[in-house]
Amino acid sequence: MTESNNNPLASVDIQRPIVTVDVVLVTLAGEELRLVLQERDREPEKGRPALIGGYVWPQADVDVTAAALRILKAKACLDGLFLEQLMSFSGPDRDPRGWSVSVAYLALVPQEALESAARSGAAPFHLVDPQSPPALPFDHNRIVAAAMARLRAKSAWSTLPAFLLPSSFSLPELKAIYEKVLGTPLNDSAFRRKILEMRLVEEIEARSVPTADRKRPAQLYRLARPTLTAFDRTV
Amino acid sequence: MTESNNNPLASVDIQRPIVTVDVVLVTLAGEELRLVLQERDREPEKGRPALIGGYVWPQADVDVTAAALRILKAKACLDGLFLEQLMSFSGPDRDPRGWSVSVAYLALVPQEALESAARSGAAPFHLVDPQSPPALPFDHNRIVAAAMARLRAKSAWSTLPAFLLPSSFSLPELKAIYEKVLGTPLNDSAFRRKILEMRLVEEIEARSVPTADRKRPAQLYRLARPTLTAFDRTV
DNA sequence: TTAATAGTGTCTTTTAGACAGTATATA
DNA sequence: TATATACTGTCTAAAAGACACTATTAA
Repeated sequence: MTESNNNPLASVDIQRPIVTVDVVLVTLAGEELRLVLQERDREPEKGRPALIGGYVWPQADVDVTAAALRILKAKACLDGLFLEQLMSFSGPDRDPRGWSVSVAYLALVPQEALESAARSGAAPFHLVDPQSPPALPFDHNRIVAAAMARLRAKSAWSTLPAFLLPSSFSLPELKAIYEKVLGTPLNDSAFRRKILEMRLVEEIEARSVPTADRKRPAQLYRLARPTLTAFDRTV
Repeated sequence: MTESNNNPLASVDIQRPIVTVDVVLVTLAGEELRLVLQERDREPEKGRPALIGGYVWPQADVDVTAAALRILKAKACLDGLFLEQLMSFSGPDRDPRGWSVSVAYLALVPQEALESAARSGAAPFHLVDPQSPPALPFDHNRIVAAAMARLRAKSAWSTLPAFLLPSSFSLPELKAIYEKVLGTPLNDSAFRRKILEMRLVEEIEARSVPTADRKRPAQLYRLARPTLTAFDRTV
């Protein structure tokens, strides 16, 4: 577990950092963006709501992303959602167990998938405002801030927000989620023009069901490509 | 060095991964972008040109970025350059020493600073084409590809390419480096309009020195803000 | 029919590109 | 003066925004 090396502390062997994964899980609850937390199931900070995370298991995981997927499935009963590596956070003090590296991920889950996970026995979810979350353990507030910045920025030039919606959605719904994530109103005809002309979505043979206050049913669409698609820019 | 846990392999304690840093160092040599490699100074792959990297030292480094800065200084005599964390690469096979996580960084260095580092005793640099580098050890080709994609994408909407230039530069030089990084010609008057109207640069009291084929001296500028500045988008 | 959202058409504004033309240096 | 690059001005094209107007549903 150690490497001999030209260490600044001379004869001391190199200690390996703790390596963990933390997932900033974001969903849409009703009309609002929500950050999904779970109570920690062990020390330190046992019982406190925190990002969904855990150790990387070299014996079990083929890479850190596999660890994130494994942890999401084990702790939140979630599978097949949008997952993107953000960056790593590290240091001697961010975790009381010692010098640690946490590889942070952004994950998006549609409301229905989260509700289904809750019903299938996941530990309870705490939904909080991701723009002003409560004080979280470790450096989780910093990780959330970085994740939300990435979500906001990337949403301006990619199909990212669509991964907060079910697989079929109307253009008014899509526009609403873009506005929610970007925090700014969008021009309706320009939005439709862009989304349709770039062929980011394709019509499906269905319309939304009208409700009391959503009178006219809307044409439903699905993403033309099931993966994240960039427009305007390329990253 | 181990954690007890609800490990899938039951009674086996968790091994900690090796944690390293790899820096994709890019410079401008003459008119061309160049990836800067150094020969590895120890096994494995001793003597082979590779990314500049090394172990994270929990005893010495306050975080992984500090490790990257320490390693750049120790191995390449480089200091004060643009450094941005890319993402982590991980897995059981990428390093023969065992399951490892490498936190990759993109670093940009002006040609003059690299030449000065070479003169001040850094181990020799190997400069190669970053778009089609030779076969590199470990998963370094993959890391280079990710770094170049980030450089290209981010250059379209930020002052990133300016960090490949000395602190003062002319607009023709700035335009040339954008074109080199983006791989596409830019409209001259539109480029000047954008850069000047957004006040990304400010005039300094100097002009470039004319040479045989650069007849008219150009006004010199410096970045209005010494840090990376985004335009159009925000990330 | 009314009300409320869905969707379209078109004019205006903004921004980027094309490109001619002027300015300033060397030789 | 010839020439090569630096720089400016202006027309055109493309994209985004504003907004009126039509369409379709429930009640």
